[in-house]
Amino acid sequence: MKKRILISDIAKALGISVTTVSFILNDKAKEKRISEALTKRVLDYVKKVGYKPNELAKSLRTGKTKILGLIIEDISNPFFGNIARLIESKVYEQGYRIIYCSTNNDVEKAKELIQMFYDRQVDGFIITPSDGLEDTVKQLQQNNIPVVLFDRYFPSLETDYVGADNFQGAFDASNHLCQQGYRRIGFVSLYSDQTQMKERSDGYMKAMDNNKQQSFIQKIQMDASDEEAMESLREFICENRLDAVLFSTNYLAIAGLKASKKFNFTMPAVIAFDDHTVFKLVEPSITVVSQPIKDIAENLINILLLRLQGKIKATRRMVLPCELKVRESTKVKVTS
Amino acid sequence: MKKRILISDIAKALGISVTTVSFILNDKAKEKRISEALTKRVLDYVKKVGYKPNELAKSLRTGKTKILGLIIEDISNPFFGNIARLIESKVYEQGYRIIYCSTNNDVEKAKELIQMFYDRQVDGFIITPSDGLEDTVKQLQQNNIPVVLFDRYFPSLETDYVGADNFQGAFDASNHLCQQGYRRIGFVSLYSDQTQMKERSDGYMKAMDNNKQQSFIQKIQMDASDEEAMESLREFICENRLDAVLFSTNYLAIAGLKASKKFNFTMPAVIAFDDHTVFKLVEPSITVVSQPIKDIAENLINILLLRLQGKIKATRRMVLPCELKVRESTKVKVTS
DNA sequence: AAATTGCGCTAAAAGGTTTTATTTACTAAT
DNA sequence: ATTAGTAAATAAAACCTTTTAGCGCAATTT
Repeated sequence: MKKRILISDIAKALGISVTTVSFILNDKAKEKRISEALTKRVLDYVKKVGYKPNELAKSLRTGKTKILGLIIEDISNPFFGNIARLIESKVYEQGYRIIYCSTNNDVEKAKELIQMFYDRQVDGFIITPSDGLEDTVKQLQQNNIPVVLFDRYFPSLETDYVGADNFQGAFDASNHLCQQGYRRIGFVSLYSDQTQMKERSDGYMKAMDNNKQQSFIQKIQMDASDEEAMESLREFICENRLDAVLFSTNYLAIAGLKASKKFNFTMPAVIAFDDHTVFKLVEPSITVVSQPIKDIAENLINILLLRLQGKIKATRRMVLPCELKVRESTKVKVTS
Repeated sequence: MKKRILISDIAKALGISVTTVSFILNDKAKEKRISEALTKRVLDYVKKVGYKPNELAKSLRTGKTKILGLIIEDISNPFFGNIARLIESKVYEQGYRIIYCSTNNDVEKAKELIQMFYDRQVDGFIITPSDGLEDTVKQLQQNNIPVVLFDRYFPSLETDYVGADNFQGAFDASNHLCQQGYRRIGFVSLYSDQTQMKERSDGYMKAMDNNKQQSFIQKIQMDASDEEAMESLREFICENRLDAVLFSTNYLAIAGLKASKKFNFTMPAVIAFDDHTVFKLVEPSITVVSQPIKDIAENLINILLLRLQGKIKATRRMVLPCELKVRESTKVKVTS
């Protein structure tokens, strides 16, 4: 157990002051007019002994921790897992670390987590906000903590936000179904006020209206068990004799597939929002509305970093286009 | 922006010393013989003004950060994602936080990450070690940092470890295939020296030997692209006219399924190591060797926490049983 | 000649805790 | 009346940085 080397050890060894070393290490040599010779001497010595500053002491002094809080819905959902992975490697390059937690859409847990991260003085937040988190986010803003929301936002709150064009995605998907000749097209969503759900729902409705089609909408409880969801879906699809369904999330579509397997009914044409490995492998493969995950992650980080550097003041809302990936589940044309 | 309240503010407000407040807040009132009356007065006041100690200052002083480093292969793989989620919520209850990163099996990245976390003074590590990480782990141990490995370990290094019984899992799976009447049973693995792969391979071989069957083994490069893997698998399965395959990881099995779809060959009987949503939904559904994820997560945390509290000295290696979940892919009996 | 500026560097404060070593005010015992 | 002992609290050091304010001197400007 060798002792950690300190900045004071360096100063002592070189016969100079701690201040000077600190300036040099923080790239302020020029600004503080430290001679080039000394700068080099210090840098060389630091490299030689492999000095690493104590990040805690640094953070205590500067008030910056170089840690970002990531509050997401569920790390085990590949959509969020992938975003997390991309975010993680992006910020890593910039010297930031991520500390994360899943909320599972539980407001109270989310509040607690945010408070906890705040107490730990994270420098900024990336949050998928659950219903009811508006005030908490507002407080963060009032305390001057940068926050970027993603996947959904609060219409009444001016916040940075990055998300997909849910309306267009759902609209295109629904239109595609109409063009393929389907006539009884259902939409499966959640009992939730989250914006992304509302937008997807609106996109579906608009497309139905444009095509002079009926709307069939089924909402599922957010806390419904797998069984309950499957039962609702079976009923919705079978009793309405739907010939196509647009699912507003990947896990709802998966529940649908499970239901069709369990209750042994044939699945109508299907489109899911958000891709998933399952959809490529199932027979027939499932058409999806795919969110630009990489773009979303990159923009989230960019905006957050700009905020941290104080380089932007106006709030930014970025809406990125979705892509319809047509697969087998909607290829069989039904001519009416 | 209201100012944070400090311990000194409390001391001042109550006309006592900072030391006393600190003792009381750290449950040392008894030990330090602070009067009950004062203790209560302080506690009440603290609650009233909602004082939260500055964790950074605390960490700087004590050397403990209450943060654990989680070094994982790939957060976007549901197996690891699920473990991460379970770990996260477990340690959360104990007042610890998780800071994580994915290595994608890249040793250099892993080393860098561990160094970084070490510099940030995490209190302990949970690591899925990639090949070549042995020395780094050893160094951590020498520096008295608790480390628990999982999923795999280093035979030559005494470390705490939690993992599944890979040998038994693979053995049972292979035996099951034999009992179902399959005769040309292949095993797909990775070019890797990781213990879990070796154990699974051994389990398969032992079962083949016991049943007087030939062995067919195909290894894939760890850094192979999806395309390359698919091509190798097609060749392996088709040219050897295999009637059953045991895949040593879930993503290899998925690559197999993709290959069969792409190259349009019928998949033989299949068993995958580690479950995945895909396997329940695909037609036919895939039999899997399922690891006890919850048990693994719980034991990882328990051991790490005990270590952190200095309550154990001997290293612990926990091996937990796997469960064979028989599904359709191996149910159709082939009578020879 | 006096005042200002520039240079190269540094002493000391600040950031907010925990913990060690001590003090103070008593009571009980010699 | 002194000593010893104890209960209750505290002053100050320690943890390791960054940053503010400034020093002493030489050169330049007024």
